[in-house]
Amino acid sequence: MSEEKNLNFLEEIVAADLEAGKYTSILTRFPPEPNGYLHIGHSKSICLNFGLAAKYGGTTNLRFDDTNPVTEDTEYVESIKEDICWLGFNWAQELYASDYFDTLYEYAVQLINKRLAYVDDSRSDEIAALKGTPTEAGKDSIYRSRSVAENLQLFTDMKAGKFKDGEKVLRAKIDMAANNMLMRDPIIYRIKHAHHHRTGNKWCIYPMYDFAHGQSDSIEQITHSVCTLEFIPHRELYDWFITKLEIFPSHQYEFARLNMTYTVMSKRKLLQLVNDGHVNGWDDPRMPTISGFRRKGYTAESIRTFCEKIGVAKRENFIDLSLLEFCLREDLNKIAKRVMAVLDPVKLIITNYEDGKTESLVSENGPEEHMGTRTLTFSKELWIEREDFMEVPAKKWFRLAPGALVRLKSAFIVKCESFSKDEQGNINEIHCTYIPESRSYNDTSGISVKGTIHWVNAATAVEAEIRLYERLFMVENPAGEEAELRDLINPASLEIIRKAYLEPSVATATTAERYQFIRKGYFCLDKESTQTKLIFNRTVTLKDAWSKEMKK
RNA sequence: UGGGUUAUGGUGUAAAGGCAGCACAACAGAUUUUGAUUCUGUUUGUCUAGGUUCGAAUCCUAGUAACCCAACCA
Repeated sequence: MSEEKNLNFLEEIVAADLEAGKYTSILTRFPPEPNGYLHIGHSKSICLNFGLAAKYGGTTNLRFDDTNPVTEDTEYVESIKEDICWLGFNWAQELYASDYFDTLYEYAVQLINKRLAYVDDSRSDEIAALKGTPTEAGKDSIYRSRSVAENLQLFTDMKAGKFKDGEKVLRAKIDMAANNMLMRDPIIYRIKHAHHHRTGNKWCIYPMYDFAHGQSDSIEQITHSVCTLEFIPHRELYDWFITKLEIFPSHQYEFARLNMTYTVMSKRKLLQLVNDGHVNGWDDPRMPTISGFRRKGYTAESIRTFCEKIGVAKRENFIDLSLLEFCLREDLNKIAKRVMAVLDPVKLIITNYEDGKTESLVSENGPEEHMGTRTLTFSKELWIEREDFMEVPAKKWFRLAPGALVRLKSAFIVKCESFSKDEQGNINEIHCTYIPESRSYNDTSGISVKGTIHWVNAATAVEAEIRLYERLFMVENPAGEEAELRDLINPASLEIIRKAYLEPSVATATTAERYQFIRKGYFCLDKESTQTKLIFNRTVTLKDAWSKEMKK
């Protein structure tokens, strides 16, 4: 087939390795640290790692990189697993770097025996000082020449808990003059008397990332270990450990992480938003976390499509949020059930409609035939959207205005005859006459109107709270600003409408369903919704050509 | 000032010496009982300067810019 072409660079590598017979099948891994919730940037990595394996007939392990007990927690483990499943991926094995602590310890002992590691008593700041700078070579620690026997004894004592945190570290003995700072005798084990979420109090020494990640890959026989660009300098060390330990040669490849407009992607900043109360938790719909997007009503399908469209390369990128929203709308347009909801209501009274009379009207649930129809109740008093009426119509306005005709969706054409205002001067009632012959799908009136607006029957309307979300940040690139994060937050990121009117069919909504409130956007039920109080989140607005027209 | 990585429209991403393509965005129009969807069209690009070649985004030389590296984080 001709789609052989257009592979991303990682697919090319995998295809070439398979072609050359280097591997008979491939194994990738997704290696999160359980110290925070997954965000949209992780989606790219998840889709990439799982997608790569799936495309070439391999499998993917989920491995938690849990080497730092002070920041990690099972709460994060659970949320990460849930998010990956929700995205639609299945891992071959659920593994933990902590599963390998015994092996890793043995590897460290091997290095000591090969005179390739030593225990250093220096303080943290002393080690940093001797490390030099990128342009200046480092200097050897005075502990660098300890004997194998002494190192072995000290490392055993470290493990046995004979020292306090920070008193000693185990370092690889490589080259203090290396251009690559990571090769200047990196620390591979440090003392932390801390409870680990899986190994409990068994250990008081923990391996550093560089001494755990590559070896974990090797133990699992990962063929292609894919990570982000900032780990490029680590690759030399990654390979060094594999070579010196003479273990299975996994290989590391790096791609550019996802950056997106109007969002922050660092776990530190996301944690800060949560801890400082700028949002209501990790799954706040304004968060770029997978759980936040899920709660807001995004579909897994749309996120997968997005990750497909953004591509994979090694150059820094800054993806426009509108691409994600495009993927979302594309999916929602296909699956969302159309209903009517009035978010900012104003009363519309049909003066020539009989008091107390009601009639049933059939409306389609969506553009696709298979979505079916439902029945709406029509009567003399309706709610319509306040913004669909203009006392003094703008140019090109084709909604309601004094004397203007408009169609009520799936119902009748009405003509505005008059309106009234309250003491504050706000319009509180619009009076119309309707044209009985203009009944939808059976219109014999011969009148055609340019505008169609949505409405809800006042007597049978259901009340609901609606949460309207806007982007969390006011600036395109919050991470690139000097200002504090909190000063960049959009004060209008959440607007709560306490009382909106929905057509009664929505009263039985579930969080699994997706709705389009006609002309207002896509919405879904929030998890905080109850039987007595319906709460809906706006997932995304519809594209709005009129608001653009207005800005001109 | 050391080392590493990357440069293609506004944003992404293809083109492996042979017509710079695709998507989003923007803009214009058609259709529309959602100012949605759908459809049609338009604008905008090979970091710079030299060189090789019939022909260069691609090869060579020299520059320039951006990002990463000096946590007992990952």
